[in-house]
Amino acid sequence: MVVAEDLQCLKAIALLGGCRRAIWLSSQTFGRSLNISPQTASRRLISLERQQLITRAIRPDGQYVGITARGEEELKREYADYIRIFSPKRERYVLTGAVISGLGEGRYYMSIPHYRQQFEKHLQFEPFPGTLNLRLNPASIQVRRHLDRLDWIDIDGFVADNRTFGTARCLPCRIAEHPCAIVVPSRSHYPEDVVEIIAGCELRGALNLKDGSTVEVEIAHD
Amino acid sequence: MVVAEDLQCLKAIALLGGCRRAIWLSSQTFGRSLNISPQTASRRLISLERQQLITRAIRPDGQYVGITARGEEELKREYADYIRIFSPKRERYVLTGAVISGLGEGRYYMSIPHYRQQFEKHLQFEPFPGTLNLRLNPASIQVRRHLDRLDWIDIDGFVADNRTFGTARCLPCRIAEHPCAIVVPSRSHYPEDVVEIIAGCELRGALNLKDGSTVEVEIAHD
DNA sequence: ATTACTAAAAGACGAGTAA
DNA sequence: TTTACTCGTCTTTTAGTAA
Repeated sequence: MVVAEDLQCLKAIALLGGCRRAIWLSSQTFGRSLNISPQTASRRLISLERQQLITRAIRPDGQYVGITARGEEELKREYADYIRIFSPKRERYVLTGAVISGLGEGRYYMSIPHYRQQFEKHLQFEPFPGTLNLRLNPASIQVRRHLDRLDWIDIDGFVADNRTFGTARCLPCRIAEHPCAIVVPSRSHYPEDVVEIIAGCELRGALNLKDGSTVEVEIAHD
Repeated sequence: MVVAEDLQCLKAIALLGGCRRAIWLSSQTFGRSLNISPQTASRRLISLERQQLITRAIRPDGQYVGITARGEEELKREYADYIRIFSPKRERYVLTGAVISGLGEGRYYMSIPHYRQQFEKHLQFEPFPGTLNLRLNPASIQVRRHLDRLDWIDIDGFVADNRTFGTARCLPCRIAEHPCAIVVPSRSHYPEDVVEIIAGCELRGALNLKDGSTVEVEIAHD
């Protein structure tokens, strides 16, 4: 991991064209452009060279600096981060399924404070102690598989009373303007056509759902 | 100017979705993800808040952090830098003109060590002490005007023997695979249909040029 | 568990200097 | 002019602690 200051210097060199060719600079001119002393600039350049992020050719009147493949990789990693921040793919997925009676498993887990607390932290709502289970349409099963590529929120497991409570993951979504989340325990193997959903209220009541009612779940992920 | 470490933290928050909504984090979890102690993480968050780059809501079990408009601006500035590095526009310009006899002015300047040294530093060749002057085709005069928008390399002036030697600027280019540079003294007002070019060799001889010969100058700028 | 303080330890900075 | 060292100073970090 490259420290922030070194990365800043590397970027400055890249902006001067260092990725394409060796550029001339002196510690003084370089330092001035970064608001640091020539000594610090020199030290930073030495540090970048030691990390093999740049190559240098020292001359009596300055130095020629070029960015190595490793250096460019590092910059690209950084660039990729900014792309993730500002150019989210904003893919929108919709799952369609029918309400089914759950196994009561979800309700049980939602009653455990450790889990509830974590959901509360990461989601925008205080989870209602119960879940809505859906059996997906065949077409939605495909969509469901895609969702695994997105980055889910991790829920930590824990140990209490000599029992292990496993980890889980959840993905924020919406059902008819109600903020919800799909929840998947990491261990138990769910049938792939079933999803379990938590929300801030009792969805069955709020949306007047019965077993067999059709529901659309919208995932607007970036 | 935001310091590098603060920017790194701001970016980390943005990656967690901080630009879109308030996200939950604790100094410990945040610190671990950045390889810094919880104390430092806390201090950084305080620092970011003081700079109005984030807003915070402290809770007993952590804090909710959101990125302000100013914070997002700062990140976008950084993003723009990386775009400049990796997505250069790579515009290609071509000037066409006829060889003319220069005023000898160029040759004189190229004989002055202070100027020669600077050209040598910034360009990929050791400048030949002479220049090639071209009178541009009418169509190329338009192109020439566009070139002013690109970023030229600045050549410093200096004072010697009670005389002031002015500043100049140059733009790397190519004539038939010969690396060259267009040179423009900052003071003297050139006619806009004339360009003066330096290279690593005597272009007239190398390309067998006479007065009136047509020459193409290629500028591949990013 | 938190946040955020204080104080000791570590590390970075820049002046001075040599080559 | 450079680069890059040493060294004193100052800043930053982290451990410890309180709330």
